[in-house]
Amino acid sequence: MPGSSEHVKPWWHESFKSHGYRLTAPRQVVMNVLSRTSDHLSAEDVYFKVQKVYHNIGLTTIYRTLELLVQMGLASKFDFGDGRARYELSDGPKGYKHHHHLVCTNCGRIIDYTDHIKEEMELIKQTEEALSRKFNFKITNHIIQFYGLCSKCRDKD
Amino acid sequence: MPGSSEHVKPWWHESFKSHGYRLTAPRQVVMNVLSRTSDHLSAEDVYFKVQKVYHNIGLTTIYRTLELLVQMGLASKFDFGDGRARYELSDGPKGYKHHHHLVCTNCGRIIDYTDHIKEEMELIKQTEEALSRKFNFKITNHIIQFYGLCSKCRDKD
DNA sequence: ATATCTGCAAAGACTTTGCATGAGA
DNA sequence: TCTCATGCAAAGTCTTTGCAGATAT
Repeated sequence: MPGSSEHVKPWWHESFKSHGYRLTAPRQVVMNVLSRTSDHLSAEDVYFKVQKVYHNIGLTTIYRTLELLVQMGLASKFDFGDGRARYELSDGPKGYKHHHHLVCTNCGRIIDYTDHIKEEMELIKQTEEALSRKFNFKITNHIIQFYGLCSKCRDKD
Repeated sequence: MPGSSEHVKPWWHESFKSHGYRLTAPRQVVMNVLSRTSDHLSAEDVYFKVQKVYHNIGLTTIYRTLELLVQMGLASKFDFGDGRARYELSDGPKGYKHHHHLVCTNCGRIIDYTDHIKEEMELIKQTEEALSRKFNFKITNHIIQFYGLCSKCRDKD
């Protein structure tokens, strides 16, 4: 399977270099962890997953790395109202699908959806352009989240 | 000016009663503070404003009251990425306009916009209905925020 | 070689909890 | 009256900072 080997430089190496950041072991492991999940991991979640591979990791480094990734645009940071930040890779060259979130306010379950993205993205694009013009704002990002009760919690009523 | 007197029962009294909550002085002052601003106040912001009128207020009560308001649907809680929650009244019988937010990631400035709300709301309604059906989710709320650089911060580059 | 990066410990910031007192209905 | 609400102090969480030793380039 050409192209899928672990020995090929990961696509994000160039991002680090161009930003002048070093390709350290902790950073690479964090990127691998994020690449291999579709969950919305908290810093602590990432910490535990990284620890399995890189035992001497510190939580501080996780926080610093995640901040770095967000700042470079490789990752996105979300708040789902449970008091801790959550992270996931942004849509990058690997073709991660852009999606929005459905959050259960009762149990915290998070559902990603990509179904209505097309229409949404069209409108969002228009809105971003209009807002950009009106407020002279350079929009780089957006967050769209729906809150409510998931099927399980709904049935409990 | 009939109807605008302070002696008329505020519209939200009924909400408290129907939820079985008492109409205490701190709660009324918090509601008044929120009614009189269009800012996005943190708990501490509310605390200082309330303190001008009700000197013996405690920050704890502010937190508890705000949580109550959110839970009753009178207020909405937002996170703009600066590590503290912010609150504002929801669209209620007083006709607060539903709006979305533009957040400057550099200086933290927040702009409310209502311009493109019509088209957005239409699509959002459709999306909510479709998601609701597909995931058997009872959607009660949504958050839409655009992030970027405001005019001032943009010019500094 | 040397400017970055890391891990640990400690500090910081926001929010929640426990409990005795006080106040609405 | 009697349950609910408040204020204070303390505790709890998540996140950031300081600094000496380790590491990538």
